[in-house]
Amino acid sequence: MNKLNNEEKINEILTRGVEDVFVLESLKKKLLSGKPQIVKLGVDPTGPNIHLGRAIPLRKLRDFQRLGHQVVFILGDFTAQIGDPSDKLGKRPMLTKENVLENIKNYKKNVGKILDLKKTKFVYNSKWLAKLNFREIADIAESFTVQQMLARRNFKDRYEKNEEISLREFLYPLLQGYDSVMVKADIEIAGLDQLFNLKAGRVIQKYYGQPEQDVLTYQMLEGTDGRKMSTSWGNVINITDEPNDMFGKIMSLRDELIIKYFTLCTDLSLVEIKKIEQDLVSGANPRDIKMKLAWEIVVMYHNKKEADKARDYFVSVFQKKENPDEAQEIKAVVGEKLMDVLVREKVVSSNSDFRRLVEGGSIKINGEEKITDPFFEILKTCLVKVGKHRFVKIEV
RNA sequence: GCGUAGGUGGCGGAGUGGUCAAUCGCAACAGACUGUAAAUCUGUCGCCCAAUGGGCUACGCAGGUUCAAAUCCUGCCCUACGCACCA
Repeated sequence: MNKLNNEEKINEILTRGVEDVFVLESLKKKLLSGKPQIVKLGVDPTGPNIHLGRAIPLRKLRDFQRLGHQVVFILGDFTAQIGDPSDKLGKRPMLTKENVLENIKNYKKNVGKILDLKKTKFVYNSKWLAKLNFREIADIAESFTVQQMLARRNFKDRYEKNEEISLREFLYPLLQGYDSVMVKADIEIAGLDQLFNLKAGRVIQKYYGQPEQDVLTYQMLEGTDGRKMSTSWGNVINITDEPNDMFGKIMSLRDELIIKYFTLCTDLSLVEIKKIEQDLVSGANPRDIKMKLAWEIVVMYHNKKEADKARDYFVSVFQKKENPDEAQEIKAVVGEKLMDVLVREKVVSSNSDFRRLVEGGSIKINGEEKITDPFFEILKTCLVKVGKHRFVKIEV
């Protein structure tokens, strides 16, 4: 069986979670041709973690991979240092080489949770970018005009507001485009915010006499607070999060995001997702559906056993408000003040913080008794609950 | 280089001699409500103190004036914008 031109799969690749394809007809033709294509994804390791938002292109890449296409994963060790202006309203700082290498360390391993590493070609873009001499850079720069650059939304806005735009930022899309030339990309995928850079790839490929890549942009994913998932917002769900944590974060998503998450972050078929959508419309409890979502995702990045455990934990601790079986364990001495112990172990940030929590009735011993005395002394082993999520077992 | 504006708590942004640990918004944390949430409402949100109060450290950095400084003066550092340079 020739997987390459499986039309059904191809259609799903081209639509599921996809924001836009440029040029759709051309890409479709390429895929239906049955010839393996070079699919490029470039990632600048500006942080060490992969969160569910960043996992989307990896999952898309995996789909291409399963169809038999060649995935080229560009580790932007060089471009990360230059700094992509795409998702920033202001200027980005340049990272040092050390920052970047540090970030890359565990990156590949985590990519392996999604992609088949054996079939993935990894390349560092410093391999060619670091070698460019000025003559060559000037040559690349010739392919673009200032007008084209200024047409870009976030440059245009900043320009009109008289805000600073450095020339370095103009260079970034050129470098990303040059990457496409170097790997001879047929297809490049990235988030919608990258549209300009993706198209720059086409311009530069053409300039170098190559066929232009088609570009596929995927939808941006909202994080736990409803804003775009981004490490700097602190609203991320990382694929390396512990099962309980991952499960809990997914449960705390607002209901409106359920279907989007199923579509972008799970492997459920579109038919199944459609059915879930109908269930929701006809009044199924979104909580239960969200539990399924959380379970599916935890299975994906951990395993079934862990996912079951995380679900049981959630049901017992948050739904039934029971005490968890497991909790961080802390040793203490009989007669020691709870405040001192919790501050020492950094469960609370300061004595003042602890007092405030006590005043707010947020600290409970063994599930029931609220503490009202800030100088509560520990007399025997007990389970302390701080707020809703933090549990600490204190042993004497 | 010249000029102008400015540097305040995690962020944005008030405050221009005492009533300022600093209005307000966001974020965060907690409580209520709920279907776990979200939304909403309430409270907290520098640190320390057995405390309806007291102390300490903070408003770019270093000095100074004053009984008293985030607020005034001097020097320094930094940022943005404008001008100059580019014919």
